[in-house]
Amino acid sequence: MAMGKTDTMNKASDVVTRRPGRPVGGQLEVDREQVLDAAERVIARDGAGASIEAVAAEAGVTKPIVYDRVGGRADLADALAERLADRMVQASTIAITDTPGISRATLAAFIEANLSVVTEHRHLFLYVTGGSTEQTAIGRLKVAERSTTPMTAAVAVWRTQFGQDPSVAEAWAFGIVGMLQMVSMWWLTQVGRSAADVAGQIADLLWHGLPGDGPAS
Amino acid sequence: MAMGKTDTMNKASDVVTRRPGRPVGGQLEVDREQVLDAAERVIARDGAGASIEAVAAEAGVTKPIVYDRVGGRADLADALAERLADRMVQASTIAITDTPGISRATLAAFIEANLSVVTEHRHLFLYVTGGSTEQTAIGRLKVAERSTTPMTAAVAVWRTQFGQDPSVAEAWAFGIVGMLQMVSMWWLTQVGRSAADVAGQIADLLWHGLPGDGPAS
DNA sequence: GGGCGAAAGTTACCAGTAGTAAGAATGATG
DNA sequence: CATCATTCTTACTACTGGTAACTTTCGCCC
Repeated sequence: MAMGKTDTMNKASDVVTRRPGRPVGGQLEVDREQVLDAAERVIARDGAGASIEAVAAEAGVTKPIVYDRVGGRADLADALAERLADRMVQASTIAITDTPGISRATLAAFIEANLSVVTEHRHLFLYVTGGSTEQTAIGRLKVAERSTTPMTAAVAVWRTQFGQDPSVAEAWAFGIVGMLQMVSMWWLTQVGRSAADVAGQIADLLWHGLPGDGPAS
Repeated sequence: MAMGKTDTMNKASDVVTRRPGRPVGGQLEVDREQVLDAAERVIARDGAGASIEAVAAEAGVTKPIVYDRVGGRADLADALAERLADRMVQASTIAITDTPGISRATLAAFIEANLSVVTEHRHLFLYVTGGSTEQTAIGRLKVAERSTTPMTAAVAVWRTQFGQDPSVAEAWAFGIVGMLQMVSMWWLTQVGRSAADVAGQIADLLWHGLPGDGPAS
């Protein structure tokens, strides 16, 4: 059922020149996930300026299908942002679970894991953080939110454990995510700078604070 | 010379219905600064989705003039970003010069000054940080750079003073600017949250680091 | 089995926008 | 006085996000 065509790959080579009406296969052809996959592919290939039409072509369908499956451009960016954020959370979690407690070293591993995801999905990162004018700058908050939600919880728990005020957690989480995003973008423009070095520097800042471990005021 | 018209205000009421050719006044009509002023006005009024044509209309000229004076959309965003960054640096500097040394209180004042500039120029902030797809995400780096340059220097000097490695300065500056940008954006969506509170929380993070002043690892 | 509405596509179109080429009027120069 | 350079407006192109209209097939009911 629904396996009418013989090719299992959903690449752009699906130039089947479909006729207008309801497809003869009876069922649908591509679902939301496949459209998102196609979007990631075309962004990785053509850069962050990918158009909806290009995504549709890559998915082997037409524009209205994209709008039906994932919604408009903002929804597409949101969905891709969630995917990217999930990948970051996952990579960070893996990098962190090595050591049980929280320490500066854990923090550095966390940051470096984020940087590595960014390099892996360079264009996608620029796409979702770039946005497309209008209120999509606000849309970047949704990217952030996906990352901040677990972080907020972690920070709140951690602070409570040590008898400190947990109400700072949300602001801190957004701040940290913003710091990571900007450092990532900056780092993308730096050639030959080690990710571990940058991660270590940022970890120092986040762990010891601006005065460092030396002369506090 | 060149004061042909009688009105000194360069508002949108300049619907002079100019004729095609070279203007009779002999000289030019509006320069780069006036176009940028018009752009700020139209963004403040109509939001971050302002078009080049709207800017041209507000400046009382036509599109090609805008392209001649400031360049394309990316250049416009860059120029406005520099203006905004300068205002932030200025406001921060003023807020800081009250107290001579650097302390957590100074830091909080610095952050709060930034937040206040953001609220004053809400739409402009969203315009320059929003960008317009493509590599304009990178363009946000230029916004940041304008802010980071003095900050980098300050951090480097400060670290050197205390015998610490100043090479972290650049990464730190970008990180801090990113943190501020994200916190600002998040704060814009929060109603009834005091700027001073948020500034204090972020200052705590940046000054004492994640472990707070209590239980370091 | 034939008609008929719902479903699921594609095509064709609209509105808006960044950016540019072409044209028109004026000043400057020989 | 004629010609060229300047400086603007108009008119246009290319493209994009988004949607309406049309087309074909499926499923159902009688």
